[in-house]
This record gives sequence, C-alpha cells and structure tokens, in this order.
Amino acid sequence: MSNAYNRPDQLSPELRRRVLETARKLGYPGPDPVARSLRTRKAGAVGLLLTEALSYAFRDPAALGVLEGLALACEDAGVGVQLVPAGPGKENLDAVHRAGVDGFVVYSVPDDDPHLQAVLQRPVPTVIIDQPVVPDVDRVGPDDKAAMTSLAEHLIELGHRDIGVLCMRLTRERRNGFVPRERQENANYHVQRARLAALAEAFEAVGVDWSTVPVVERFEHTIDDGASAAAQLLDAHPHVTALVCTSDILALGALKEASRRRLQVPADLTITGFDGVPEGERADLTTVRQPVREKGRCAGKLLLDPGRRVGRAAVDPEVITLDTELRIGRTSAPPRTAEQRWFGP
Amino acid sequence: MSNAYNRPDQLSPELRRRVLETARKLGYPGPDPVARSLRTRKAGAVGLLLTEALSYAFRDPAALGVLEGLALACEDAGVGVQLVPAGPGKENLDAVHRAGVDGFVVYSVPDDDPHLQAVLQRPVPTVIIDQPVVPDVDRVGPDDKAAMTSLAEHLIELGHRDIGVLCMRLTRERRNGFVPRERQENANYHVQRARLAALAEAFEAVGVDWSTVPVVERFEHTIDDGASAAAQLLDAHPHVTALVCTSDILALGALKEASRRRLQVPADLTITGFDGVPEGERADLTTVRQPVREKGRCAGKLLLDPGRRVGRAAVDPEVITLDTELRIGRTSAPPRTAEQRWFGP
DNA sequence: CCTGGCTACTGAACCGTTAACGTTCGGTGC
DNA sequence: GCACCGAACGTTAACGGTTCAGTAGCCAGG
Repeated sequence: MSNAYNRPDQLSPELRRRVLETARKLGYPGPDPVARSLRTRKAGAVGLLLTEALSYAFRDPAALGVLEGLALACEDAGVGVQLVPAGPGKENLDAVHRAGVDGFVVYSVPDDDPHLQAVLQRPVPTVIIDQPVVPDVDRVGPDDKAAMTSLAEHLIELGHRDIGVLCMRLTRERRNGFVPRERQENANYHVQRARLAALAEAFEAVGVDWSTVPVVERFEHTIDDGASAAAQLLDAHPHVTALVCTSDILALGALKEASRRRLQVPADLTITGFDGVPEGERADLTTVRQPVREKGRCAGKLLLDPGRRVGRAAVDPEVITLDTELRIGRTSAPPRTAEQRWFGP
Repeated sequence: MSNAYNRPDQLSPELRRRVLETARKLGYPGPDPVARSLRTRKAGAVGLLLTEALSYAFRDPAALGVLEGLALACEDAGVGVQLVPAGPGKENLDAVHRAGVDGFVVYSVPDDDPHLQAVLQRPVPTVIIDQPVVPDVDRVGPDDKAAMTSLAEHLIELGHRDIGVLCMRLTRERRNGFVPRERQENANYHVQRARLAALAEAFEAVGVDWSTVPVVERFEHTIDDGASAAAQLLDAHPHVTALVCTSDILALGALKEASRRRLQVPADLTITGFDGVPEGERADLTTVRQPVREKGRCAGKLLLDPGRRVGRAAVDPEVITLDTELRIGRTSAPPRTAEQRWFGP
C-alpha cells in the first residue's frame, strides 16, 4: 500500500495499478499526512514564533521581510511555514506545545518570554533571529552594537551633542514614556539594550553625560506611536538637535511629528532610524540598513540544513552575524549653530 | 499519563505531581503533538494555499490583508496558519498532500489549478476566497461584477467612451500584451473574467464597441508591470481618456507611467484601480474598496466554525458575498474635450 | 532432484497519544 | 453488616502509515 504511493519501483506496475484503482474505488484519499508524520518523524513544516499578535507581523515591514525570507528558504526545501499564535498578554503556551513542526524560528522575543521557554523544551531544533541570545542555540542577527556605534559616530561627526532617543518597548509589560538609565540597562529586549548601550558609550566618549539624554519608550511599534513619542520628547526637551530612533517606523513617526510642528528636517532637526525598510527608503531616511530578508532566509537554511544536526541539537551552535550598512539620507545634517537658530541659515 | 497533562481533574493532585516529576526526571518533553494529532484527528492548524510563490504574498497588499484577516481568525481560535508552498510553474502537489492541517483556505487560484484539485481531494473542509467558484465548496468574495459595473458607470457618467484596460494574468501560462476578446472570455481567473465582462457590458450599453477597446494583460502583478502595461497601451492608443485597471497595484504603475510622460492625472488621463489597498488610498486613487482583511477573517471563521460541518462536508455550502464600496478619489475626472486638448483647460 | 539465491509480495511491529473501559476501594444509606 | 455508588486509577485498543523481516515462488547451477 505504502509502496504503491511512495516506491513505485518496489512493485510491479501491474500490482501498483491494481492497488491504486482499488484505493480509488474505496474512496481512499491518499496517505494521511499526520500518520505519516508520526512514523517518519517529519512534520514537513517549521514553526515561526512571534512575540506579537500574528496580525502585527503583517504591519511591520521588518517583520514582513523576515517572514518573506523564511518563506523563501522553506519553499526551496518544500516545507511549510506555520505561524504559531503567541500574542503578548494572553500566554498561549499550548499553541507552542501543539504545533506539529520540525523546528522553530523565533523572531525577536524578549529574554524572559515564556513561549521561548516552551519552544526550547521541545525536542526540535531552534534558530533565534535577533534576540535573545541563548547559549547553545543558533542565532542570526546583525551586530547591533557595532551598527549603532557607526550611526552614533556619524551624528557626532556632524556635531550633534544634544540628542534625544526614541526606542521600542523594553519589557513585556506595557509602559510608555521617559526611561531612566537603570531601565535601559535592564531591558528584556536584548536588541534595544544593545542599541541604547552603543549610543550611550559613543556619546559619553565625546563628553556627553548620558544621564541627561532623554530616552522615550513606546510599547506599540507604529508610526503614530513614534509621532507621539517625538512629541513627548520635544515638548520636554525642545533644544535637542537630533532624534535617534531605534527603528525606522519610529523615525517615520518622528518625521510626521516634525512636519506637524513645521520643523525643517534636517535643518532644524536631524532624525535617524534603524532597519532600512522600504518606507524609510522612500523618505530618504538616514538609517542603518540591515538585510531583513536575508535574516529570515538564513534562519530557514540553518534550521533545515540536515548536515548541521545530529538528533535535536545543533552540531555546533552558530551565531551568524549579518552585515549592516550605514545609509546616510536626507534626514541628517549638522545642527544649526546658535546664531543660525536665531537668524536662520 | 495523558490525564496528568490533559485532565488535571481526573486524578489526585498528589499523583499528578508525582507523574509530572517522574516525567521531568526522565527527560520527557511533553506529549508529542503529531501523535496527539493522529489520535484526536485535529492538527491544530489550517493551510493557506496561494497560487503564487510564498514570497509574493508578502508583496501584494491585498494578499497581505487576506493573510492578516485569516491569521486573526485563527489566533482567536488558537490554531496556527500553515503557508503551503505551491509556487506556479513547479507543481508541488506533495506539499498539499503532506500538510498536516484541519482545513484549507484557498486564495485566488485559477480555475484549472492542480493544487486546488489536490486540496479538494483531501478529506478536510475547504473555503475558497475570491476564485474559482466550485460547486459545494464555501466561497468568500465580493460581487466582482456588480462592483466593476458601478465603477464603469462612474466613468461613463464622467463622459469617458475611449478607454483602455490593464488586467492581471488571465491564464496560468505566462503571457503579456494585448488581449483579444476570446481570451478575455476564456480566462481561467474567474475574477478577472468577471471584471472584464462587467466593463464590456457597461460600455457596450452606451454604444462602445468592446472589440475596439484595448486590454493589456500582465502576468506579474507589480507596480513596474503596471507601468509597462500602461506604456504599451498608451503607445498604441494615445487617444484613450481613461485607464481602467483591475487592481490598485496596476493602477499605481499606470500613475507612475503617466507621471513619467508628464500627463496630468486626472486632467489628461483618468486612472482607476480595484481593491482599496493602503498605497492606493495614499495616492487618492479612484477605486473599488473591498474588505480584504474581512475576506480572510470570514474564511477563517467559516472554516473553523464547528457547527457548520458534519464530518468533512459543509452542512450547507455557502457563498458569502462581501460588500464593496466605490471610492472616488482624485484620479478620475471628465475627459478633456477636443478643444481643451489643444488649448488647455 | 536438490539447493541456493533472487525477486515480488505479505504481515506484523512500531511510532506516541488519547479515550474508553475495567478495576479497586472507601464511603454511605438502610 | 450488606449492598450500592462514585471517584480514582490502571489498562488497552485503536489512530494510519512505514518499514523490515520473512515467505513464497521462480530459475539456474550443481
């Protein structure tokens, strides 16, 4: 029976024909994929764990790029991609336990995410994209520290010393507003932590007291939240000459707010992003471009590469660091001097 | 054992604790999802079949909307969404056969798609979005004919009689260029067929000879292909006063081409789309808005509603028609009169 | 004629879980 | 003190396919 479908060479064409015909007559719909999976120990799909509501992934262009890259890699290998629902707040660990997949790709979850724990307990290979860093687990991501450092140096070279920062959520609990230094350093999102730390280090190196630099956090990652964060920051610190945003989305929001306030970018205010999403490109944003699609592709390949694994564990846990590129657009320029501020350029 | 995990109420807390502890000591990773699926006959996931390469779905905002809606519905029900790779060209029916899912959502495939056949042979419920229409299978979609008729009437009212049409692929085989009427009527994509037919009917009703109306087809569905289609059409028929596009993406391409030619829209040329995607909204495109997200949501709900099914078949196969809305933007206006063309408005 | 080897096919064990069923036992009502 | 009942727990048979050992049948060589 099984042979008739899967090994035409093992039996005579005549018998195969007879078997298949009888099967058809009996209304047999072909081998059951689940039973097959049980026996062969291959589900033919990889799971994608996102910390966000599923629908969010389709809003954020960076997440979309990752998804696209992963889908591409999986398509090549002929396996499906299963979106595992794991919204924040409502912990649904069962979704992780119940997913019939051969491996997981975990995208950008906080250090202490319980879903991640659940994934790691499953006896299947796992690749983490971006964050967090877990010992003995493959990871794909850019060198956030180095990338942010190069961006910071660009701003420093331009002459900015009086900056403000807009960042994404730092913990799983909803919180918005100014972030004291301690919270920055204890953030559960490794990527945000690294970017903030890189900024702090670079600016302290040129004599800026980081504790005076305003950092505003937003839990939701949307253009509107970026705008409101920019507003909050500019209201309290109208003197800043540059807004450094830890994502392009936030930067686009900042641009929106700047335009609402009739601030010239970059003449009155420099704004920078991070990611290099198409929308940012269109706005000619100064940002760090990272190969989002490549991240997904790379993660998929790593997960599916049969040579790399014996049993459940990676042969040799790898951390793949992807190249980033500083992209200088039209949203960054030297700050106005005091005179320029009063008399115009 | 099973009870310890799934029915805490069936045994004493003491025993449960002991069982769980021993399990942990033995390194038992929890019930195997595949074996569970085999036994319970529930995979905890629904498959999404797209006729396009998986990565394409992440490019087309309309497809993305559908995906988002479906993900939303599935998230509510706690089931995953599995993207089934079924790129065009390379037929990979096995991907359909091997997918361990409780049902399929099929999005916009041609009438004669072999993957669709494979899906229908599987003993699981299926919902088709948009196309094709298959007897006894649930379908969710707008009334394309009525929607396109209302758009046509808008153009007719404005005074357009000399139009050109840009449409998406009409068959599975790659083909680009002008489309003779016969090919329009034999298109394997039901939606395109319906939209073209509605246009033809409406314009013939006001005396336009449809066989003189140029229709240009593009296999790929991108802004650039829309632009090249517009170029091809305008080169051959510079006199048209309106370009009707069967999708917003194509219309955005047409806008791009118009701007390249320094044609004023809508003064020199009216351009209309179909779908109502955010990008079109931003361009203030005249279009037909259809609730793409709702399509996905609706399909998911239909598929997962336990009351609607006995065994594999739908109790009462349903065709859900979603409302559309004519959205008049700033890309449509009355055509210039002959004098205006020579002397300006 | 017997044996050895080859091919074509058959049967049974196994994958890990769940759900149904059977057993035991302590408690309650008469 | 006996009969009955329900809760708690142990046992077992599928679920449907794959795989592998084993058998039957055949032909060739000794």
